[in-house]
Amino acid sequence: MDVAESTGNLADQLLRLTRRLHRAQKQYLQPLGITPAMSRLLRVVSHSEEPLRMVDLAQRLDVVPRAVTTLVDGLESFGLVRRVPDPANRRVIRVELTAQGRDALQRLRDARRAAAEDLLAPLGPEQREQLGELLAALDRDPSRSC
Amino acid sequence: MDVAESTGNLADQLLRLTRRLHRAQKQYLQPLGITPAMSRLLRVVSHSEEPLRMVDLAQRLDVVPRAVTTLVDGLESFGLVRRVPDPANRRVIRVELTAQGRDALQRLRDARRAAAEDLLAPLGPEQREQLGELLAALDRDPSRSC
DNA sequence: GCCTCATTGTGAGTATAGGTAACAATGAAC
DNA sequence: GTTCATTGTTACCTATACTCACAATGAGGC
Repeated sequence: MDVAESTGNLADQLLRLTRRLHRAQKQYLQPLGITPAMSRLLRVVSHSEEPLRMVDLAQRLDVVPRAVTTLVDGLESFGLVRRVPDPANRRVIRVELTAQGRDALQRLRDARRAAAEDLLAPLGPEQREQLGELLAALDRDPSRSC
Repeated sequence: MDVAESTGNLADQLLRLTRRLHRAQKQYLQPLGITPAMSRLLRVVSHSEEPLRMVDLAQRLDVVPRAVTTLVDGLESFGLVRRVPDPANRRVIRVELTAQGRDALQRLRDARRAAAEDLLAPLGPEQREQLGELLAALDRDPSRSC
């Protein structure tokens, strides 16, 4: 098979997988009442030592700051996160998890793992390890934790 | 490493990849004036022998028929596809590519391949083959061509 | 001090993607 | 020939993320 053609095929497979993962994610998040974008934000918040600023969240989620405002509005209305002012800089708002938010995050992780287990069922342990290595090689910049 | 934990890590990696591919897809489609959803529809149309019905498109794209109406509206306004009535069943509308649509599809394939080449740069030929096999194993149902 | 400029978050509006509910036109089955 | 299923669409809603504009605040030069 021609190199260009095989690259095209790989692109097709990746796009199909992307689509499938997107649908699966929506499925397993639905019962939790959390949207995929909120789920990403919660994970970024939980991965950080200190409460992040809105602008940091935007950078790590790779979206414009305005998008973060909407997401935090939603999560705050659900009681999962809290906006706290920064004493050192009155422009800044920091976002931290509430106790409810930590609970939700745990349920979210469990649901994600169950969904992944289902998706990965066709692969044996050594194939999963292979896949993990390939994905790590593809991901040159692991700083974005979304 | 614990089995559940490694599954969770794989899930994380897959979600990051999903996100990244989604952004990359939007990037390379932008100059073509085609949205990702339109691109999927064009590919499904092009993969079929005969012109498909709206309801077939919905099934292959895994969306509700109503979503197909909007997409075909857009593509038709761009002159890339054409709605044709079905003589055998007057409820049915079939969607076929125009000559412009075939051109667009070719540019789209080229752009996708270039983007894939960029994304896959960190992988050598044998790693790409491995990845292709793993993705094929994951994709139990290749009937959905979106 | 004060003037300018950069940073930070958000209101207002838009586009894309998709979903539900209701419906008219048509075909199929009894 | 009446009832029921299929097909596409009108009308509306949600989620995601964008641009633009703007007010509040901080930082630097003078």
